[in-house]
Amino acid sequence: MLLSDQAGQAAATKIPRPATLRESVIEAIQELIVSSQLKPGQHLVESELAELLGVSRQPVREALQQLSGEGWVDLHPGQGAFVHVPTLEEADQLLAVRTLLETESARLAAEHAGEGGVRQLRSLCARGIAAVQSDDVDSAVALNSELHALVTALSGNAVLAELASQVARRVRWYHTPVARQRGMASWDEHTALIDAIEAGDGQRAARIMREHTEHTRASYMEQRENDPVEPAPKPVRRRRPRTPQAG
Amino acid sequence: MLLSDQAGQAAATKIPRPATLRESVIEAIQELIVSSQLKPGQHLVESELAELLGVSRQPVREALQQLSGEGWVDLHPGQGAFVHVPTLEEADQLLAVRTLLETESARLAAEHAGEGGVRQLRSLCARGIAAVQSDDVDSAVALNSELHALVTALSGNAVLAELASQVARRVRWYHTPVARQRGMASWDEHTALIDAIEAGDGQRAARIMREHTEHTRASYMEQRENDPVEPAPKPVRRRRPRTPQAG
DNA sequence: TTTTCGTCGACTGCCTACAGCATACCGTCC
DNA sequence: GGACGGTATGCTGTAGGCAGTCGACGAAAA
Repeated sequence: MLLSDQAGQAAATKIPRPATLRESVIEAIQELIVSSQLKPGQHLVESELAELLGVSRQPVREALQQLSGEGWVDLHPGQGAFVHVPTLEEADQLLAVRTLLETESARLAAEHAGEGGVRQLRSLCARGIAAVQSDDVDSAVALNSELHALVTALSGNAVLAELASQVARRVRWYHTPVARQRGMASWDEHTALIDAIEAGDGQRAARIMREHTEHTRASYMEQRENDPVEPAPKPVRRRRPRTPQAG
Repeated sequence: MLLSDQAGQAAATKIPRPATLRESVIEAIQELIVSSQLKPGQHLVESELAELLGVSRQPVREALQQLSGEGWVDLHPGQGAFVHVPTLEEADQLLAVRTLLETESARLAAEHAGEGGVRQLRSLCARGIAAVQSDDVDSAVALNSELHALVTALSGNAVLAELASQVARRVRWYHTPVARQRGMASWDEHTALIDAIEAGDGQRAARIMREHTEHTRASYMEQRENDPVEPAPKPVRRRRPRTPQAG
């Protein structure tokens, strides 16, 4: 047997490459943002991030640019990078787009997902329900993302899946702090969705997904109304207080 | 009158900043790709591009990474950047996504576009028809893009518009070489679309836009079947022929 | 002849250094 | 007292340079 055949079969054993620094930095900054260690509107100084992460400015620059492309930070030429400030309006629009993309994904998934796909969905769903029942919120949130990602993947449209994935990441940022509410209801809807997909009923799958994401959206908007955030009214460049020249 | 007020009113007069080199390089490379001076699958060597454009490697690197995020080039870590090879299947999926996004945009535009919006649409449409009648294909293609962009903008959903714009750019790349066919029929459909938007009939606008983009898609697929492209079967790293050490 | 290993060349990834610019501070003039 | 211009400071944007790594080629072994 040729090694390449083996590799083809067990392709899952990809070596976790030490990845480029740039990618590591991207993930690190995303983590800093979602965990609110970097606050919306905050000026991101390249040299500070570089020192904080123990790398040079170059990987940081490249990471910031990629993050800008994905909507995490805003790049003002000559001024620098600022953590994006998620408007209520923008969040609403983003959730609307997510609804659109995922609804279509569900419709297509119902038409294209085979037995294997459905089995994977069931598995994820079971684990999600277990996580909720044991109050493991973090796992539940992660599994929720995985399940939605799998649905888009099963749509058979890679471009659609990629776009949906991008949108989902941003949604997750806005959504995470207030997502811990819906709990079990969400997973009941997931189960119904999988039933529809298994039955090959695209219309029903689409309808369920639409209602599902709209529920999420409504829950988010409701949460936000009680807890508005405006931490940086002036996204102005920060200036370090005059160093008092100790000496 | 305060100067800031003036600036607020005539915000269009933003100084065309000499933009960062990175942005200039991005546009230059995009231009090189759509004009087929850089062929699909071709290995993009940073130093060569840098010399060609008269800049250093850094802006080129950053540009390539941004272009990778938008699907123009593929980045293989440790190997470099390659011009993306548009599969027939992928083009189909991309066009499907475009249909989805623009259909929704049309629906929303019908609900949100005011008189001013409709007037702008009419103006663009008139200019487009004029361009077709005078066989000015380049203008017609450009105006077509502008009109679609305006529809998405009038949807009132900025996120949706941004996404649609990204997708449209890629579509334009795949599509441009074969786009010069549809001509007048396309602009008749545009007119009907604007009528629906003006009437505030979201359902009708969506239906027209769906059929419109599906026509485009069909026309594209038809063209492609007659003219398949596979310029780089092995997207392998290019190797410069051994320099014969003259001397 | 086919396979395997060693070597070479070239390119990427990263770091460091420099120039330009935007902003904030502060003394001066009206 | 308020506005204006000069000056200082920190940051970004860009360039150049070095080490690591990947692929290709060629020689040696089976």
